[in-house]
Amino acid sequence: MAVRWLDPGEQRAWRSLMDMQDGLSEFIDRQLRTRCGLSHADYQVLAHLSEAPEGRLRSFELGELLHWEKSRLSQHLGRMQKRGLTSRERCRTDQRGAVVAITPRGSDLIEAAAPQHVGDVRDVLIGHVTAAELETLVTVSGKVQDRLRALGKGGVGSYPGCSLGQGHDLDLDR
Amino acid sequence: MAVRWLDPGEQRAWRSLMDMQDGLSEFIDRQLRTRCGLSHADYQVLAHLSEAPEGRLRSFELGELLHWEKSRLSQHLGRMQKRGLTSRERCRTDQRGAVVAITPRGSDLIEAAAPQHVGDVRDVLIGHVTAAELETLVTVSGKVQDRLRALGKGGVGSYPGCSLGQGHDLDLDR
DNA sequence: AGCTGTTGGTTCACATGTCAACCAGGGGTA
DNA sequence: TACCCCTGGTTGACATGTGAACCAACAGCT
Repeated sequence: MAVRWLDPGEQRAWRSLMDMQDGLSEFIDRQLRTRCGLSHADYQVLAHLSEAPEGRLRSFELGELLHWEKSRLSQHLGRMQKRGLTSRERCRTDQRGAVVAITPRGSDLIEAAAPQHVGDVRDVLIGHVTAAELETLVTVSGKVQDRLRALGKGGVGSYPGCSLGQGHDLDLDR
Repeated sequence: MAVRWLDPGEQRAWRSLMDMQDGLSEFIDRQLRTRCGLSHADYQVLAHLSEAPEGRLRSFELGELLHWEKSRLSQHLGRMQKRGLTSRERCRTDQRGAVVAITPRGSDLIEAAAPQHVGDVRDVLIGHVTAAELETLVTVSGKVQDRLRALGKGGVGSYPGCSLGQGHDLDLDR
C-alpha cells in the first residue's frame, strides 16, 4: 500500500511541535527543580491534592487525574512521602484503598512554587502569543485528544491548575 | 510583588497544551515500540543518521541535532549498539571523537518504521487540523523556541524527519 | 457461607535519563 | 617542548518510568 508521506509544510509543523514539546517540558521541569525543589511531576501531584477537598484524594482518583500508571503513582508517592510532602492512610470505607493527603510542608512548597510556575508559563508561552493563537492551541489540542481517545482505549490527562487551599486562595486565575 | 495569575482562558490553553503533549508523546512512543520495536528515541537517532551522508555522524553532531545531554547520547548509543542498530568507530581526524554509523539492521528497521510513524502522525494530528491551524502551530512553536533561547542558554531541538537513504528514497515529503 | 472475577495497590526487575567525575586528546602560548 | 585549558566522550551513582507478578479486599452469585 502506498504511503502518504508528509509534505514539507506538514513535516515542518510536526517537527516544530515536537521541538516545542521538548523545549517546554525541559524548561518547566528545570525551573521548578532549581528554584523550588520540585519536579514537574511533584508539582502536578501537589496541585491536584491542593485542589481537592481537604487536600486528600484516593490514590486511584489521583491516578486518573494525572493519567499515570498505577505503579508510577505508587512509586512516586512513596518518594514524596519520604520527603514529607504527602502522607498515606488506609481508607476507612474500602480496606484496600489508600488516601493520599498533602502535608503542611507540601502545602508550603507548592504555594511557594505556584507563583514562580505561573510566571514561567506566562514568560515562555502565554505572554507572547495572541488570544487567537491560544484559542487555536485549545482547538488543536482538543482534536488531538479526541483522536487519541478514539484510537487508544483511554483518556488523556487533565493538567492540574494551581488553585491551592480549598477554594481560590491561590487560584491561577486572577 | 503581586503575582499575575492566569485567567481561565489562559489556564485552559496551558492545560490543554500539556495534555496534548503527554498524550501525543505517549501515543507515538507506544505505537513505535509495539509495532516496530523502536522507542521514539531510537527512531530519532536512526532518522538523523539515515539523513546524514553515508549514514554516519560524529557523536557530538548527533547530540546537537537531538539536543541531548552528552551522557544520555553515550548511554543510548551503547544500548543501540548492543542491539545492532548502530556502530561506533574512532574518528580518524580527531582521536578523541567517535563516529556513529547506522547499520544495515538499523536501516531496515527504520525503513519499516517510517511509514507506520508517518501514518500515526497523520492519523493523530495532521489529518485532522486545517492548514491555518498547522500554520499557527508553527508560529507559536517558533515564539516559544525564541523565548526559550532567550531565557536559557542554548537551543531547543530539531526533530528529525524520515528521509532515509542518502537522498529521498523514503523522504517524508511526497 | 463459599467461589470467583474484579479492583486498588505494592513490589520487583529492568529501561531510561541526569549529574558529576573523570580521562584522553586537541590546540594555543610561553 | 612544556604547560594549560578546552573539548569529546565514557562511566558510575542515582532518580524516575514501565510492565508483570502478586496480594488483599470487595462484590456478585449460588
